[in-house]
Amino acid sequence: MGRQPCCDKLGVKKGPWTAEEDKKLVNFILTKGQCCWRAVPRLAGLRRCGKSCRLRWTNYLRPDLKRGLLSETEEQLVIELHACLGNRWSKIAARLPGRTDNEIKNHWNTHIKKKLIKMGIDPVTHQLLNKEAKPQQTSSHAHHHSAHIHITDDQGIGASSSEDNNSSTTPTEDSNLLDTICNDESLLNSLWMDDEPPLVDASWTSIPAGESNSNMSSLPSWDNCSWLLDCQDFGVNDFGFDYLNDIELNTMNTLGMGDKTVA
DNA sequence: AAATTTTTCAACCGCTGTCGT
DNA sequence: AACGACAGCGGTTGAAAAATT
Repeated sequence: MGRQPCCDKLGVKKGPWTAEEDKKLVNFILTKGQCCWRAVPRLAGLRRCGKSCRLRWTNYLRPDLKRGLLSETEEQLVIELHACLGNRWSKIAARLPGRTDNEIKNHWNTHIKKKLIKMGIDPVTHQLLNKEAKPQQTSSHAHHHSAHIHITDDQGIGASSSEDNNSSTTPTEDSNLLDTICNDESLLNSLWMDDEPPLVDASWTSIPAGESNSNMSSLPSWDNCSWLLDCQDFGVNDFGFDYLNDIELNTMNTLGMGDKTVA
């Protein structure tokens, strides 16, 4: 007997999502909320596997996603968190509201890794490469010895030892946050827990609170988004834009509908 | 301008953890 | 305890875009 495949391979579409499929998925989730992902494609009328739907939603269609490259602050936060947590992208993403694990993973592999190598730092261990001969901890727990890395807008990159991290050139709240994360033992411990709250409120919480759906505790209530359902055409002009906040507009833009808002 | 190489990132695959029976 | 079902995670792939020759 054996486990059923997550989807019957026959007739299941793969590859890039079309705008039409996106609309169907968004429509469905806005209507029904997130239920069993396995059932979503059938109920939403999609020829996709549930896994694919979940991925598309969490990585691209979710209304609270930020777009564009990570900011300098976000990059530094990722580096610090990676030094603490290793390749636990979902844990890292949980600390960066509006960013997905996939996005951070991609950014790490395409940008940050190269920067670190360029400045002579091993992106796996966060140690200076010429010190690698020394026996060391595994990457995920190397934070006590990791270099503090500062990447600036002009690609000027510098590394400093843990001892001089107070000499950060940008003494912002964010840099304080970074220090806090890597110096606070209890906070670090909490990072290893499964259900830690985000350090910064996720954008979900900025949505006017409704009664939370029982099985969607991490999501906003869609009750307040029922206005979307009346707009089968999904044109932003069809809505009463005044109450479209950034998050909703973000989703509209994602679906290629936001440009209708420009007069 | 065309061909080739490199980079980016959305999406897939396979594995693991958790929960219910 | 064993098993199946499912969600989620992290590594990898490959098509498209951008850069270079």
